[in-house]
Amino acid sequence: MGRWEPDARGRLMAAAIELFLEHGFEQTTVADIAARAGLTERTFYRHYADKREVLFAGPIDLHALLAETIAAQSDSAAPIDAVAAALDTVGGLLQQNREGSRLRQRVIDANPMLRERELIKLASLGAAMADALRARGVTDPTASLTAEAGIAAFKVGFETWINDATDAHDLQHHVSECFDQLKAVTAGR
Amino acid sequence: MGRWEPDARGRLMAAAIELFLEHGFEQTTVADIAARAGLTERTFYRHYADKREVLFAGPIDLHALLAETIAAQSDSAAPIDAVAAALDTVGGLLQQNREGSRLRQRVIDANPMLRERELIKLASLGAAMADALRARGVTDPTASLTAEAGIAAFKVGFETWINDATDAHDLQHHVSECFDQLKAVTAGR
DNA sequence: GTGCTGATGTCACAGACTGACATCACGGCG
DNA sequence: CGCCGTGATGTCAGTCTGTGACATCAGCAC
Repeated sequence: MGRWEPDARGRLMAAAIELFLEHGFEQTTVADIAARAGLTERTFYRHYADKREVLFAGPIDLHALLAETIAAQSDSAAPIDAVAAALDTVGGLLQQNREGSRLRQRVIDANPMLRERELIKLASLGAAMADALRARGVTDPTASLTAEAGIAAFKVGFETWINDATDAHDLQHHVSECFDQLKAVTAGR
Repeated sequence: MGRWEPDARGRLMAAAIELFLEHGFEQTTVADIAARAGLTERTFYRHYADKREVLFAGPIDLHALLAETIAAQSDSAAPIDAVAAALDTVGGLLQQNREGSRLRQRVIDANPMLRERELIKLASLGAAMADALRARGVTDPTASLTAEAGIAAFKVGFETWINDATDAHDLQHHVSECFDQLKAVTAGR
């Protein structure tokens, strides 16, 4: 078949997560990751822009998914509900791999540099949702605020889901509860 | 007086902003900054943990200010109003230096690495507010959501303020309007 | 004046990233 | 069948960030 072992990209990601969990993010060098994947450091950087990105480059284009889901909502849907629907769709994807999400999050939470990257990824998803809302005719600052509020609900719901030892509810349930709480809170309660 | 020129820290910050505006963040090396401040690279790192931090280490402890302002609110104040009051206080400080804020923001917006740092600083302020709310007896996830919602309103309001060419309103006004919009939006409008 | 302190300088170094060039299996094409 | 282009990878040299260890030196206390 191929001249090289297949799926170099996937091997790099798997090697990275293993090593980050074993020794921590800082203590792991890119050369270490590449070696475990049977590649060189230079090749790592051909697949991932930097050392952190290996934890954030998923196979799915979440930006497009969010934009499409918002665009697909009925014209009469309120902006906040369109955002909730889009995040529910994304939540359905993550929901399928709770343990994987927990391992990944353990690595991220242990390192401020990784937290930074996580936050800018979330902000980028929020910006994509705000764009999609503007395409529906929602004006600023409403579009930005709605998207940011949605991201806030998702962040808190995701955290609750990850830390829920009982596994009683799925991610969408937790996020949905956060939307409800957010509505209560901004109503002054 | 002193053996060295005074205020090495301030000189480093001033030199950094100048150079970032002149040549961009990436094109400026830490050695460049230190040289313009009449110091060495090693001394730069004694004052700032990394190259980005020189843009974010202000003289005021905003975490403490937010926490104290929230703690000072009447017991009967709703969480969202306590958060709004705290952010209004912080807004009053930034308000005093609109042009400085604009220059700084121009540098930050031009570089993703700086945007990452800005986001984690904001998230950290949000966490401080959430802590202050919990100290008032607000439970999670309400505390986290309220703080995050406040940060969202502040972010959007700050951006509007920076980009408002008319200078017609102050920062607090823009943030306050965003809080109102946020309340409308989460009510489904 | 002696010695301590704190800010700075000097030096060496690991590790993140980048540009330029070399290698080499595979697939197409004559 | 053999040549050749292509794309993924390897090799190498280099810049820059960030850190540890040690040296320097003005001022201050005693």
